[in-house]
Amino acid sequence: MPQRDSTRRVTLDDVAKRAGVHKATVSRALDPATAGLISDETVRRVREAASELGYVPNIVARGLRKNASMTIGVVIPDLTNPFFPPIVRGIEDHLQPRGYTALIANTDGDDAAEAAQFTTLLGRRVDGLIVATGRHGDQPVLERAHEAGVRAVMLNRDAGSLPYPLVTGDDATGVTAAVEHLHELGHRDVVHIAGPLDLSTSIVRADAFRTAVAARDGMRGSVVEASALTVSAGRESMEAVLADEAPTAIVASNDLIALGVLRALRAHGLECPGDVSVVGFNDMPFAEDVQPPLTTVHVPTTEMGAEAARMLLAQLDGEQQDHARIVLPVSLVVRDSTGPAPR
Amino acid sequence: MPQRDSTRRVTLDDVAKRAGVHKATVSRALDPATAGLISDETVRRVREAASELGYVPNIVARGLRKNASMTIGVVIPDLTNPFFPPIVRGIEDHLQPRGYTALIANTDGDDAAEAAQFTTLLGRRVDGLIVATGRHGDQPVLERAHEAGVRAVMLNRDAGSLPYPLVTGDDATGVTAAVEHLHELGHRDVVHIAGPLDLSTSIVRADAFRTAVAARDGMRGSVVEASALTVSAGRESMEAVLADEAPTAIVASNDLIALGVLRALRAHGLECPGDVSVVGFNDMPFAEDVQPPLTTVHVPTTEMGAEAARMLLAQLDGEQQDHARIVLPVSLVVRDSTGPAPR
DNA sequence: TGCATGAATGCAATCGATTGCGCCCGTGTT
DNA sequence: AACACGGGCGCAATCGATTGCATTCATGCA
Repeated sequence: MPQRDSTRRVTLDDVAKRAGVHKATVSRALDPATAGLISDETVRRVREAASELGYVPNIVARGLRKNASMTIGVVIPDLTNPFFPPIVRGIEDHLQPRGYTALIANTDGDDAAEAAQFTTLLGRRVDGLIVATGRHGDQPVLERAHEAGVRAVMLNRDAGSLPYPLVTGDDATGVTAAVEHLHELGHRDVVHIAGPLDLSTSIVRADAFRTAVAARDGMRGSVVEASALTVSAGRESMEAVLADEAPTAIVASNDLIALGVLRALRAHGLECPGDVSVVGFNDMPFAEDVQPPLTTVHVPTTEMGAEAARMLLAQLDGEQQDHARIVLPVSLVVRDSTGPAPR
Repeated sequence: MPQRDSTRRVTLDDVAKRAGVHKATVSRALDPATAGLISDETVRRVREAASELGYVPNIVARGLRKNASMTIGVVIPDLTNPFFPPIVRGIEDHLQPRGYTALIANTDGDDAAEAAQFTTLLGRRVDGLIVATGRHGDQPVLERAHEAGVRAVMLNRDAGSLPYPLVTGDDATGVTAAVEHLHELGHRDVVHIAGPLDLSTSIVRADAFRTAVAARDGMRGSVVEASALTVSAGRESMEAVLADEAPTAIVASNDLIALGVLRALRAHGLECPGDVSVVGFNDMPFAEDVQPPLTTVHVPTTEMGAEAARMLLAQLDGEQQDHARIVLPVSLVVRDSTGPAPR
């Protein structure tokens, strides 16, 4: 018969009774760091009792006492954006073997939602935060975090004046490689469809685009700002571009925008890459399966997540890393969405 | 100057001191359910003190006392499988406003990993589990959960003899619609590339495929088992099929396998849908952007997640729902990967 | 005036672990 | 034989909340 109270689980005291010792002894016997204080014989008995009862320590209670919840908040805009799952897995796979658990919070780019999620995370006493929402400028939540003394690592966005370290891909180099690739293919009129320019990565990529174009012979480039990093926003921006310009190539701020561009081209009866070449950014999963297989800048998302987790835990261990900046290398992967410029 | 101990946060006692009352009074004043016990004036003072101090209740401590962690474990094979992020968001979006938080656990289809993740979740005293790993047959972890008295809801897999309720899409109807669609297009030789046949959904879909084919005039169908629900496994299976059969259409057990099929076709210089039509399953994000846009069975993944979360919370509220079965409707969405059978 | 009543609040136990401190006892030293 | 020492454990406080029960005090009623 199952226990009356279905949520009743085995506790230290249960193990202690069975082993005939005090629960303090059980606690010490089961912790490798303190097991040395206890006689071998007792340790053996305790271990045996614990495994017979199927004892699993209550991390929550331990956290209360130790003032460490062993949880990390991961703040992202939207898990269904294909950019994020690999990052989250990179984070989780690093945390799991170290006893930490990730709490995922989706903000949908909404200030109110972000604030609510942050309050939830505070209530759960997260030991640290990995923040991957790309907002630039005002960062009320980040400031709240800083005031509350919460450790954090930024992922793919800078922290403004806050001293939080940052893990990011080498956006500028990636954009430059894309422009260079298009230049070699003979493209001279290129448009960059940027993400919203209040995102730090959008700004970096747009700036890099302008610089790269200016540095190349006879190249002309303009920048259009999309309203969001989504397929539909990309499509709308591309429709606008087609209405008054005739670029032979597009550099999109991310792959979703690139997909929107491709849809707009199809709708206008234009060929890719025959009429217009398109370069994406991020190399999201299945970028090679789209129509046509997307030339894009590969970003090591899983590694970024793992690195952010690594840095955060190092910070929790007391490592000083104010304003640290980890830039991971990116690489252009050429597939079928880019081709020679039409004459 | 920030507090010395950076992790020190505002507690009930802090609020109590500032409001000049006992912490018990603060606790009651802040809980709408018990605020009626306290005088209006005191409630006002307490609320004011709490907000001045930026008090956020410690959910962990509360959970310890109330024996409810307010967390739900979500067990999936792999978050980077595009099928799962929408499910997880459906779950999280339902949980968040109700004060619950999801703990995501990836098992990678690995028994040892699954067991380890389960122990972690037990240690964190999850109030319930949503299990979406499709394993069939032995389910040691599920049985452990059942023994430990953990409530659970299955998602897209059955629970075998365990009484856990199940939320799933209407797989049989979806497969039947796919076969019907191909039949109408004139296809007579069809192969079903099934997922591993120890997954309950794979079995259901394969059975439905056989039944649907048998029911249609002159149709011949065979079933091939892929080693995993992945692009590469799908590709390998399709290579094998091409080596000794000549079907005009493929029904894939999910979209990833369908992508693998498409890659194999391309590698063999075959056109889709000119030479071979392909139907996927799940309508994963961006299925419409692949090459060619994929005809597939749309499954309401977000709703499935939300429904599973709803059922789990209802169960935690004491609702009896042994062996309940919620089947959500699916629909065939026809895009460009299917066309008339070649003659 | 005396006492029952009930509203408002305080006290202290409790949830499950960790940990500083002190007790007990066996051993070694002188 | 007396005592210091230290290994092995137990006691009890603690983390931050919740909650049954006790207490206080004002009010109403006889």
